[in-house]
Amino acid sequence: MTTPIRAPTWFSTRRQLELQVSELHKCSNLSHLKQIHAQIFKANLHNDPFIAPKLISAFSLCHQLGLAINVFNQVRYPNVHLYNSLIRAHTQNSQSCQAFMTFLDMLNNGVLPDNFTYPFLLKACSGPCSLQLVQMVHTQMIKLGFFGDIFVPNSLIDSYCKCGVIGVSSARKLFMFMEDRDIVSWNSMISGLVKGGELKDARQLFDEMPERDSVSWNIMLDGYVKTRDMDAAFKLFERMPERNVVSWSTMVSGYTKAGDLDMARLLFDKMPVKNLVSWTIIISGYAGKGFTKEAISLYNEMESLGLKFDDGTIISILAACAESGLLTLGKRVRSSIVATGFRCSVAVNNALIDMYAKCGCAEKALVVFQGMSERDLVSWNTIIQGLAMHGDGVTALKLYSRMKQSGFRPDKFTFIGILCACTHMGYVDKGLDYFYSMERDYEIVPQIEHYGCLIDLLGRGGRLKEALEVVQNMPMEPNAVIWGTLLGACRLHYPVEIAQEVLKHLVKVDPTEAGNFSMLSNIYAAAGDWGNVANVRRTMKNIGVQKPSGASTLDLDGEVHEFTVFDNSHPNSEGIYQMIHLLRPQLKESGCAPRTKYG
DNA sequence: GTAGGGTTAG
Repeated sequence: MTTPIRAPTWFSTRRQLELQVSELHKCSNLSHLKQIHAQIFKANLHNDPFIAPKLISAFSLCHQLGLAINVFNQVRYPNVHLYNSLIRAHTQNSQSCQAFMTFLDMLNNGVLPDNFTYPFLLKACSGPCSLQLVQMVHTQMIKLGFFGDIFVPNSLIDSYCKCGVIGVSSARKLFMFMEDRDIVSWNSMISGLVKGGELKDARQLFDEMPERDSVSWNIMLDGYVKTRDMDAAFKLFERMPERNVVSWSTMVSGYTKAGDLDMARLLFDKMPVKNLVSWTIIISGYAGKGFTKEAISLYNEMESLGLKFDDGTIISILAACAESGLLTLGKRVRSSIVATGFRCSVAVNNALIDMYAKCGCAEKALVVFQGMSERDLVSWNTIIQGLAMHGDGVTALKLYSRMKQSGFRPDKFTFIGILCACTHMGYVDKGLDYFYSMERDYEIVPQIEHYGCLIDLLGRGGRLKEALEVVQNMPMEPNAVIWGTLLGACRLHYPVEIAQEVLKHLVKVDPTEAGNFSMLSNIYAAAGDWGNVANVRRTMKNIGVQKPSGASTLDLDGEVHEFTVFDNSHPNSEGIYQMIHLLRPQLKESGCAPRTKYG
């Protein structure tokens, strides 16, 4: 019988710790991690080049970037693994500049990057406006003469492609000069072209490819779907040598977005294999277009199949509910969250807040918000915007103060909500103060959306001349929404000259909207200017616009009812009209008289 | 490298 060889004590401790650390970052339990960290420190292994990177990764996954940096700083001679883990930690916490600084620090200390360094680093650099960072990394790569394995230049292509038009053209140059290309290089390049809207070039490369895998086909398919060219997508889909679940889902998604739910359903039913994403697509597709019954029945079917939903499913469906006001389905989703004990992430709670707010339940939105143990900027922005929309500007503005007290810095979304709150409360001057504070205090350059809010604020407050001045002097071209906002204000205050001016612009910017023509014509008619009335009518006829009737939809216990003007198609039509007649005097009394002026 | 996903003005 042989005696088992005993590993020395330090080895078992170290091995145990290593195992514990690698296990820990899966459950993201911070207090456990801190305990392990203390043990490691006690064992004097905190600067061990193999343990320290694991600690850094674990802290990073627990969103404890500061602690990760502390671990790094305690190592006297950092190696490439250690630098890589810190770069990745910065990347995971969206600190792209810090990731790059770490990279430079690494070069300064004479540590050479390896095959893992660049992909981490480039992932950090590939956000919007990060083109310069990617270029700097590229320059360093050339300087060092190190491109590593094929996946290093491949991730460079990918990162360039995520940096807008200029990035895509840099990626192209790089792609052209690459000596070895694998299928991923081709796919990344084609995907970049698709994202940059250069579909023709993407197709050309796709046709030139020496060999294609299912990913190549799916990328191309997605390109047609994104441009809503479902005919081209379908042609390609038919030509595919083999279709996987992604190919089918892409098609289903395309048809739902194009509004062709029958076709989407047909393909969905034909799918040989369905997964969670496919179910999510079809349910959100129905929900987003207001088909409660179909959406709920599919949702029930999905649940009865025993499919466990994830964050993506919940968020997608709730967003679709918010879009079309499907409170019934929203509540249904909420009840299965409660029933299954699903742990709601911050993003799921944010989607819930938005759903409740957009479906008319501001109070419930507030309850969700107040019950959250962890909130991010989006949570604050969503609740502020939701309350503002419902006219509870006072609470919205109070929450804005609390948000700042909690250490959040407002962003462009926050100000949309704030300005909206001021508009609905009639706080014109206060709103102006907030508008000016954007750039002065927070370096946020107002975008067209903010000018839209400002114009609404001034316009509804009766200061139409100032509103018009803003439109004429703002740094961007006014679009249809801007003119439409101003028109909305005109309808409240009747300044005929301004309304004329606005509508003249509006019919140019958005000639498809027939209502604008009608309103312009009505204004001329009111002023007795029959010549211009005829002009407008003639223009309408020439362009071929017809006034479509507006429709209201109502979700009653899961059934959606649609109503149009003079509509008597509803089975209960007679009763509904009787009720309207009954309600009319009361409506008038409460100040809800119908307004027919200006259309 | 491919399909679903939280906050933008009327």
